[in-house]
Amino acid sequence: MIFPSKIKEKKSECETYICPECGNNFYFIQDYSRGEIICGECGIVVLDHVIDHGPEWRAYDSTEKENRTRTGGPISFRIYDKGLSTIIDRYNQDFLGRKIASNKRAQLYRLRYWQFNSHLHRNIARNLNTAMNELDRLASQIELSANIKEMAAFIYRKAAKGQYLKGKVISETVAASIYVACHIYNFPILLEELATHSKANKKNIARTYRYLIECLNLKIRNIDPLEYIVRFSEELNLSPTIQLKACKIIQLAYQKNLTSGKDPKGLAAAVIYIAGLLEGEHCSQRKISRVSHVSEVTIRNRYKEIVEKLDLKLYPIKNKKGGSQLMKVIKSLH
DNA sequence: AAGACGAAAGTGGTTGA
DNA sequence: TCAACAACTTTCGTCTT
Repeated sequence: MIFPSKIKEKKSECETYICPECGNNFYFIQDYSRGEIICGECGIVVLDHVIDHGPEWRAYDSTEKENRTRTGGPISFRIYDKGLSTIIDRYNQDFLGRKIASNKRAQLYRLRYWQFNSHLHRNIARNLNTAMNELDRLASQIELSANIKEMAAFIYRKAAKGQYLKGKVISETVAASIYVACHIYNFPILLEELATHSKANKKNIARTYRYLIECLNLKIRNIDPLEYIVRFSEELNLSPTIQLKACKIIQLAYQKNLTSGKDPKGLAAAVIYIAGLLEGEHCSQRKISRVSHVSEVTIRNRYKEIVEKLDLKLYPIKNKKGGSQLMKVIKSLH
């Protein structure tokens, strides 16, 4: 890290600087995707963690630039009014920072009171405000990305606008919106995980999820088992070799059409188990069951189906004590 | 005790008449 | 609306080391 003070020696108005590393005048290159300013001569990173003060939109001609020019922060579906409304603050100061006269303060107080009432006390705004707070809380606890949060907020708003949420519990609908958004972005979320952090239970979240899909006429695909394989393998501290093998097995299962109608979590759990046997890094059904929230019986059923349909040969493993309890799957997978 | 396996009973969703 | 069905879960017992 090179301190900004070192490049303060601005030589002219044509935005050239003295590079602290090579000593030459340089034309700086701004890389806002990485938040870095780079010396055009020697390529060294002169500044990092640079804040992009520009707009988040792009304009390709002067008309677009004019139309899109605005002030304030970007709009967001996660804020109940999308961040567009103005508020009267509590500081009793004018725009120059001078104190408001006491005779005007009472009037300002009444204005503030009515503005608050007119904004938040409308049913829809109050509902959205509560819902967006709940969404933010839930998404932060599960550590979801900003675009999943934004999509969940968008889905909630769409349902609210269509009058589909009358009589619905906010916490259930918010959790269901997040579940829908995760499906759209193919993020391997578990219903149990949502239910743990939400006030709503698993059954109600699942029911509301189906309700939202029906009301909004959404075409939702199942989450790819590959995503679950990565997630479960990481939680079980399995080697990348197991992950790779599990991915190969699931691809073969796809080709044989063994995956349709099956829970992707169950499929992922089963192929991880098979991959463990293949690679000699055995992971018990119980451990996989705990991580995947799929019962051991389901893992066994999927595992047997896959082994049978992919024509994988089963041979008993002789352990140290001469036992033959575990079965090894033998087949070259390509 | 741990791990694997299987049977039986029950649950909740989907589909078609 | 309801029965049939597939997928899945829970529970329990058995086997093996």
